[in-house]
Amino acid sequence: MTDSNTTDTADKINYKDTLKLPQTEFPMKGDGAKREPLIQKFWEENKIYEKALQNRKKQNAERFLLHDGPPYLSSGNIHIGTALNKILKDIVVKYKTLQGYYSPYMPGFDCHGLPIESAVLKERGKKSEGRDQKEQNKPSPLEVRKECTEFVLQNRKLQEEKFKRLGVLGDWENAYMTIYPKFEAQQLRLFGQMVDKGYIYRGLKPVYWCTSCQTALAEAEVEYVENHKSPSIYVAFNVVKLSTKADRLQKYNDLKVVIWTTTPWTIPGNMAICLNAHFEYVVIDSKKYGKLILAKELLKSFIEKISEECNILETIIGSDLEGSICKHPLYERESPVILGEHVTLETGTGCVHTAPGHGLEDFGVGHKYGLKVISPVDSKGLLTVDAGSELNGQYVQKTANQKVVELLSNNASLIFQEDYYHSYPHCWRSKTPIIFRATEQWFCSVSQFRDKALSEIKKVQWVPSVGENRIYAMVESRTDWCISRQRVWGVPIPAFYCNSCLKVHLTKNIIDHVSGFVENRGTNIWWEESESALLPKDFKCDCGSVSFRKETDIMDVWFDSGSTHYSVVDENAVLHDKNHSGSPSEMYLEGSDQHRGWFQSSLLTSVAIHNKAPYKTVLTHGFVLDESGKKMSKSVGNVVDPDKVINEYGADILRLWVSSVDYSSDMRIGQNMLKQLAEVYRNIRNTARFILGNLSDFNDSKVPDFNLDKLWMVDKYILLYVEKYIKPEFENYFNNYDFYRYYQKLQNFCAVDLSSFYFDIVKDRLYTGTYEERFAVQYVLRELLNTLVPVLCPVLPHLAEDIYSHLPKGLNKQVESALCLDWPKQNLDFINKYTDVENFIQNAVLKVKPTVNKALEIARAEKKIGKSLEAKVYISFKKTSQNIFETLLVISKTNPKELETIFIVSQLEFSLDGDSKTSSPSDAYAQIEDDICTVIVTKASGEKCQRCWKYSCEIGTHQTHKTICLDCVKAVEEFELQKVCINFF
RNA sequence: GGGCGAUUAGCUCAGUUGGUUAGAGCACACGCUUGAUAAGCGUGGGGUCCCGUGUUCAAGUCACGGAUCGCCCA
Repeated sequence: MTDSNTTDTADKINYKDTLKLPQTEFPMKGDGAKREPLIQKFWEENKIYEKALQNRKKQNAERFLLHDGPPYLSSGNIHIGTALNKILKDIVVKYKTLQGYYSPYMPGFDCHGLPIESAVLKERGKKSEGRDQKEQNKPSPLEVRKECTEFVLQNRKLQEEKFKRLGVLGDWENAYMTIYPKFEAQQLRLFGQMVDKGYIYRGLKPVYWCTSCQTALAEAEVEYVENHKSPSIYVAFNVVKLSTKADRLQKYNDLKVVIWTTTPWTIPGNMAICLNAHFEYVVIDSKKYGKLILAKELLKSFIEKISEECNILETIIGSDLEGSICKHPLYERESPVILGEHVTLETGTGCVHTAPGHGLEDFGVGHKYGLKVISPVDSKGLLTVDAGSELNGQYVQKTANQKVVELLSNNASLIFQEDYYHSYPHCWRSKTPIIFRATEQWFCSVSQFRDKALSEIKKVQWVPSVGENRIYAMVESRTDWCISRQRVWGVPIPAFYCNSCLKVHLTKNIIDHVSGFVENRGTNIWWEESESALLPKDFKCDCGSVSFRKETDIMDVWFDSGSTHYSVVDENAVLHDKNHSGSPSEMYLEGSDQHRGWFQSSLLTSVAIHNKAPYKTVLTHGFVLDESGKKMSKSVGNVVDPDKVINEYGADILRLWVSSVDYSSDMRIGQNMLKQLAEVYRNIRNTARFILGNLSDFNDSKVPDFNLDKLWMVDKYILLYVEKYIKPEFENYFNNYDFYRYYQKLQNFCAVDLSSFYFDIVKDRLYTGTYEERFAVQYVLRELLNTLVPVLCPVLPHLAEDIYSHLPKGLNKQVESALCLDWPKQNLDFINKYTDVENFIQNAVLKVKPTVNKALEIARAEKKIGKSLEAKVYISFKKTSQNIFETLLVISKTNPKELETIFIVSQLEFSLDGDSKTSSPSDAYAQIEDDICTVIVTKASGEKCQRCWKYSCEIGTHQTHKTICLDCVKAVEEFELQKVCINFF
């Protein structure tokens, strides 16, 4: 109680004013939606990406090139998977740049292809409603291409803005687009080299064919729809001649082989019946249908269908039937019995209807037996006159099936018919069922360099490693690459057909000649100019003709992106360093679907012309699912829109999510997760805020004079921990691309090691301590900041920049932006010098602190204390923990104040069991015992210091400062002196 | 239909060559603090390790079968 009449100066002091409380403008909330765009503007206006890159160039740094796989421009929006991909790339590029690599990032955009052409045509259809039908249906290729170009440029703009908003930095001004004339010219030149090596050929082959789009489809353009209904038929083929080995079946007249198919319209294309050499086949006696041959295993299900008991007359191995001849049920044509491994016993009869023009396996086995490929179907899916007059003009998906069934039924070849539900390939664009149709196509003969491609796959580092098996198996088993498309939105295949002798001209010379034009005017010239203008001067066919027709097919869009290693990486000097003039890139990073897409098309074209893989490391990530692990789809309504996430939480939260999940398998995202990530972000942010606030009066210039021995034990410990564990662990996690481990560690470091342990302990010293005591902590905080800011950059660049832009005045800003910093180096000297500190804290302090906390909590629950400073703690160690006791003894001898601050109590006493204080004092608030010690909590002795709130028996002993402890007196006097100095100067 | 992968607390992740009572952070509950305050600290509850069978003295971990989800291929 203060007497109001006293004039004691100390009474007038509001001791709170003598505290050094945190001061910072750094806001507690990130407010990403509003503030991130400002930070991004700073990066853009000050060319931070360019500067960081140029710094490394000047340092003659080694290159780390992450080559961007171009996202597809079918829309201006990006989905969460694209955002994930771009963020992962950005994390890698930023990390490598901090690490000291020259790591340029040139974004790209994939511009051609059917989905874009379809989108444009659809849009056009809407616009021209009510107008002349003819005009609507027949836009010229150049018109379509013009609209596609506009569509693509518009989408590029939109996507670019979204990518930038994610915080992705790169050379956006020089981003590549696959429609750039220079790109197209290089793509053609690459193609020319493949032509020159004889890898490109024209051939008749069954390809996926969409009768709705009237085009061949790539495998990637096909999707399988479950429960598609097909007409399933069992058809008998009369045996007209038995093979020698099957001679013993001669005794049966009226022998028939039963085939099964779900595509009756392919019967006209039947050229053989395929059996499995190893299966057992039976001859059965059917009253209705005669002597039938089919696989023994499938007999049961077959006789159930025909509802007739049949006797097995004979059993024969498949291989013995090879070479027997059947008669086609519709035509006067032979259908030989052949053998193939693809024949299974899953369903059907074990006797496979083989139409080489309508199936890949059929084509393969047919090739082996020299079967003719026939395919009497036109581009609209109508059977041609080659299928016979009765079938001519019938649509394969509908009437052709019915008509074939009718014809088979009429001549008694049809045994059974039913509806069959199975998964069936559909066009990913038109969603209609597709067919296999043999057409003239351009192919890349993968088989000629497959072995090299496979050996290159083994040299590449695949992250995660399972990626290697996936792509290896795919390349090993893939058929030749069909690279032609019957479309207009793409790069033309620059071939010419002689109008006179029909010879095809496709040579490197011609291609290089055309490329020259393309380089200046783009591929539109293919449609703009005449044949004679495009061909080299005086070009003549061998037959003497000078009249040619241009190829109308364009290239598969996978060829566009597949050529970027040549048309982008090899071409742009900004992507090179002193040792690398282009491909291979250090890294490709895409979703796992690209094993069959870009990774493969890039590999194939690169191996074809360079004989090596275009990448050294390939990192793949899984797909993003909703919170419950289900696929996102618009119809289900579980789509997470990256725009919305950014507007609600900011890009850094989305980036933090990317870092938090294990991308090697599928990842989940949802509101609940984002909310929690925002909490984690807040904790990291406040950790930084605490540091910044407590460095408000710190000056880097004082650091060189600072003696490290002035650090307290906890100070040394936390620095040692950072040097010994945090720095190398963070580095390891990034080097191994284990971002979620980094995330876990970062979170733990901020929440546990710093916030709850170190900061909690040093708070009082920072606020109330003397200049020297405070400086020791500030020195540590400064070091923590030096570590924290750069390690935040890859994942949380906005936060890192925000922190960096709020550095207190006394802290040196060595570079313009956080993103120009170097990755923190490990201080080995410090580790060596203070290595024993770890033992003091980890093996002693941290072993008893939880027990002390528990004891304090008991006292608190019983309302005996509030703040832990109201308590005094006794620790009595058991004999078995003598080492801990002795360790604490050393700490307290080195610095008598340290232990009580570590436990954040006013007084601390400890002893070895039996020495003293082993029994609980009568005034104990709480007592707790574990394997190591007994902890007793009592009321702290003395009175509460009005300044530092610690309890002390010294209160009132000082002449002037009667309400504070002597430590505080020292600090206050120092404070007063400092004030005088400031006023004086 | 075939192949590959995943499955540990409400969420994200740890869990060593099989070895005590399965861990961390966040979230949640309760309490403290009001000198990091739209912050901070403490304590606590929470698990059929997807299910089943087997091997073993001993299984989250190994083997086999199955379920769910995802991807690739047909």
